[in-house]
Amino acid sequence: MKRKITLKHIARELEVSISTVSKALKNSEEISRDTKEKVQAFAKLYNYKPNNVAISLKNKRTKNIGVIIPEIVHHFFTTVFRGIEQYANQKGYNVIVCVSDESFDKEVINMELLANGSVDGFIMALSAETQLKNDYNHLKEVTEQGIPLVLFDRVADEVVCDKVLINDREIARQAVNKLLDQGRKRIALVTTDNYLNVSNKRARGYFDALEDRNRAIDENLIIKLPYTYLGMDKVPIQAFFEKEAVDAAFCVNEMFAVHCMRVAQDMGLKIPEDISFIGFTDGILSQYASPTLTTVAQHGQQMGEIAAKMLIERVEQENDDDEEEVFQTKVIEATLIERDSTING
Amino acid sequence: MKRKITLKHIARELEVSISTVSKALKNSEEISRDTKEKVQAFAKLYNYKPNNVAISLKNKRTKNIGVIIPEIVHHFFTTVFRGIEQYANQKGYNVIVCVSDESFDKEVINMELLANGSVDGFIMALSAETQLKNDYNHLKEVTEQGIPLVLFDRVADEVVCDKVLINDREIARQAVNKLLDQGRKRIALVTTDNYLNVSNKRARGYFDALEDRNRAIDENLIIKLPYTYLGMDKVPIQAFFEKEAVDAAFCVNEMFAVHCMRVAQDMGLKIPEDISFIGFTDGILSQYASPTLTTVAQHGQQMGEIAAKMLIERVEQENDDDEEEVFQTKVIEATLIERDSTING
DNA sequence: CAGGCCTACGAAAACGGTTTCGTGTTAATA
DNA sequence: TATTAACACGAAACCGTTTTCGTAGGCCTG
Repeated sequence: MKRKITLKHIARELEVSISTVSKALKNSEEISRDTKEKVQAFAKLYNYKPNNVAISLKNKRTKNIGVIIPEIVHHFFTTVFRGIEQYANQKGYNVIVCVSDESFDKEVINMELLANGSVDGFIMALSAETQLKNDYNHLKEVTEQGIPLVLFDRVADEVVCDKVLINDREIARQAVNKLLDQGRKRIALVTTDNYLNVSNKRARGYFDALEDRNRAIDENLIIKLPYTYLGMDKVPIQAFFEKEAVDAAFCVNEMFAVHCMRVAQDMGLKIPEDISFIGFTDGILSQYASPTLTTVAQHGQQMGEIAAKMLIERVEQENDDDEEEVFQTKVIEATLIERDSTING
Repeated sequence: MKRKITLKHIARELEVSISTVSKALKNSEEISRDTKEKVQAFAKLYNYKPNNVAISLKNKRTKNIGVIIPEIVHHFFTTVFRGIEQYANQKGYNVIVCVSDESFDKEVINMELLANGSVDGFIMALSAETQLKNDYNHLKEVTEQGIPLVLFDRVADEVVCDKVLINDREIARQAVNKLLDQGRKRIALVTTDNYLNVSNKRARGYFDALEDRNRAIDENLIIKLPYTYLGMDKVPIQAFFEKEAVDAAFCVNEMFAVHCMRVAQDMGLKIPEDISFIGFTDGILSQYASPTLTTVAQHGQQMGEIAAKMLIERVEQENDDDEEEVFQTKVIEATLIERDSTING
């Protein structure tokens, strides 16, 4: 087992000082050609690589960024992560991921742990619990220490920092307008039980679209499902579809949409003729469902790239003096991908 | 902006030495009750937290583990990651994730970067390219330096380290046997284009099952699809089903299975009556497909937990002396989850 | 009253680097 | 020949901890 070699080893072996070795490896002008060659050859031979931790301590820069997300077994978050990781890596940064599991406490603990020097900045989407509690002190503490923070998708107005979003409300409005264009009369809103930030925005887009046409909002057309993947009971959905004579459904995620499509099909309804569906999140489910699902693509990867870019720029702009920082919110345009669950054209 | 406070600050402020502060915060017997109280109060007031990087340097332990996986937007890998992250976090470790993107070079670069002190050990699944190249020098270099490594799922016999696997071959055999039990005569094997390690094992399980019944292997019943999610051409699959009069298909992943099911349905075949399907990976696709897909659950999360446990145990057992290490390979039993794409009972 | 022993603390080394500054040697210049 | 500048290198500080060891002062004991 050949242990890692350090500057000290090289110095001792070559009978020069540590500083000389350090400079020689950096090709400093100060060092003679002879010495440089000798040192570099030796370093190469023994595969010397500087210790990242020591460099971090010296530079007060870890080249790590912390990503805290509510879930990882989740298509949208993984795509965002993909974007972050790709951009960060290309810029020489590593990514430490923590999953808050939608829990406020875990979010706080992870954040505090990483904030003690482990990362140069944070990218995160708030946990459901945090949004419910409306408690953002852990975020404030971090930003007050001068650690950059970028929030994406699940953001909070109360937190002052850079943000990356999609135009949830507007794209929802467009989606519902599309259904209205096709002559749909009774469009259901299939949403989550307790309003998450984003579901809320999507619901407002749904309302906007109805208002655009001066259509009254019918509370009976709104159904709330528990925010869990499996075990959704089909009975209430079927009852809902029958009772309300629903002819289209706008769903706040793809799982709800696919699930509802199945219920409709079991009822003997034809998709998209009798009933159309639009979902949110362009994951594999949407692509492989039958019929394939018309859905809103959130461009998660792009979102991740932008978040990483914003963060790294903040990290690298030496913000020594306490000039007032100006934070920005970047809005990414979502796109409606039309497939077979709606009438095309 | 209140910067992080250090021992030095506390020492200066309280007019004691740094060592005293350090000891006082650790409640050392050496320090008088008075001083301890004073220091601890001050530290609490200013929210002192030791700097992780300095501690890492001192301890030669980062409490970070590196995870290198081929893909992240992928159900199985995220579930494994979930298990790793959960176990590691509970043990006070953070997880740095790098995505190799199935590329040998990226795998090597990331690994070398992290090996220079950033992590205490690695958990990884080999990239496709690495398996094809059969080049594992980057892994050997790391293990030779005494950095623990655990491989999962996509492993290589050439690498000497701890491993976590599922019984791919055996479960595939069981799955195909189940189809045979149900009287299926022409069972297709739907696999990947260039044999990945795991696909290979699954294929061998398929062969095993046929051999169990002394059934000849019909090469015509094997179809290879490109390892990509989308844009799979339906025509060759349809032609294949028709020509070979396939009455069941064993697919090496769930995407292939769902895609093939759709083709079969479009051909007017009834599932599972006319044709049955079994897939691999129990993701949302399997759960939401129609009909729901009978599939092999790989228990990714459990795999991740075990991998993390193995790694952390290695990391924490001071392996000072160079006693011969004994590595173990842990095999997790996969389970066949029966749903509607096969005949039940 | 000298010697020994606690008590309570500080100095310093160590982890592995980077960087500033000082200095001995040589060669060029006045 | 004395001064000076360039060259090549080393000492030491620093990043923020932990930990070993040394010691000043007080008290007890013989």
